[in-house]
Amino acid sequence: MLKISMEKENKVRELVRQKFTEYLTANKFRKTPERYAILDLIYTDQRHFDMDTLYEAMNERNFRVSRATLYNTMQLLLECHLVLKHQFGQNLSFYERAYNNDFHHHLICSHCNKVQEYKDAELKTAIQNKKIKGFIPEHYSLYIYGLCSACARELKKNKKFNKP
Amino acid sequence: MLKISMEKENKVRELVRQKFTEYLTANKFRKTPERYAILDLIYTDQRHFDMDTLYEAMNERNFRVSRATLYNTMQLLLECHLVLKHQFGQNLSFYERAYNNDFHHHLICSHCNKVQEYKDAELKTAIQNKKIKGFIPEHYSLYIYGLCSACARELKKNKKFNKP
DNA sequence: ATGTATGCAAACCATTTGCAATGAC
DNA sequence: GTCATTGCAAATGGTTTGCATACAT
Repeated sequence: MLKISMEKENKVRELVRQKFTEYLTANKFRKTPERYAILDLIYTDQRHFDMDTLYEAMNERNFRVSRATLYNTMQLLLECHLVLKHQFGQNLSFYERAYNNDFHHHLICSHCNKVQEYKDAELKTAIQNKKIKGFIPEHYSLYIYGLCSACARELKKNKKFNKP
Repeated sequence: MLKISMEKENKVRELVRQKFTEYLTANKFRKTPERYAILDLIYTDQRHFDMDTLYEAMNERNFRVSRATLYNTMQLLLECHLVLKHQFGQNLSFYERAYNNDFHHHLICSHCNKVQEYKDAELKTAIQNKKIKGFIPEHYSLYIYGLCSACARELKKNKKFNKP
């Protein structure tokens, strides 16, 4: 079972590497080891991540890259749609794999800022099937803001205490 | 006709002022002239704006406020849902009125970064009617990324030129 | 050999913070 | 009178940039 899922992971990594190569070739960008190492790490360990965690993770893997290279490469990965970028209100950007990553929406708690994934095939289809005049859609992000159960509970409790 | 819409605008301004007052009172925050001036300007001139334009606009209106106050007030307006915040990939935050502002989604061109509003009642209902287990939704943002017509045309043209 | 990509350090810039002065309560 | 709020200026921190070096082509 574990073995099968690892084989699948390897296959995905292989595939995205191919896609990346195509993109680099098509645009006459160089195929540097740094770029592939970053892509590999993202498709091995990191489902959701920010730049800092990625930077640390690269170091731990003994493949040191500069932050400049990280940002440069991320730009390329965004352009060829192998990575998605999110900003949930704070000033920190989050990224996630875009390929073979079960597509999901995001629930953001306006109280504790926690982010959860939210899968809903119905919404997904509804949004993806929209024909929009004068616009060719590539991908989308749906962020739903509200209260997570923990915060809802907490706020309710506090209300009780505050009663006169 | 113009008169009627101006009367409507005044009414909305009146209403949001009331809502803001309720919020400030409920939380024992002070009702400073700066706070109301900022709210007023937003509900007069500014449908979509970033902090810098708002800052300039306040100055032009001869109501000078510091950037610190602007950020502080915006925080309050976000909390009481009179203003919405958006981040479309760049590091600049955009804001818009949340009250009596025909609700819309956003189309973002991944090529020129232009943002257009996109109204779709069907999607709106579909998203708003979702019951989500363990989460109480307050509001949501849907961002659709892709190519605007101008960029689609331009890219097509360039492709032709590049043919061998 | 050529010129793109890298690493480093400095620069950038939106946002946040500390603190003294102001003014809402 | 008290203490939250303001303005100012400095600090913060994620991201970008300039430049010399390394290395993909």
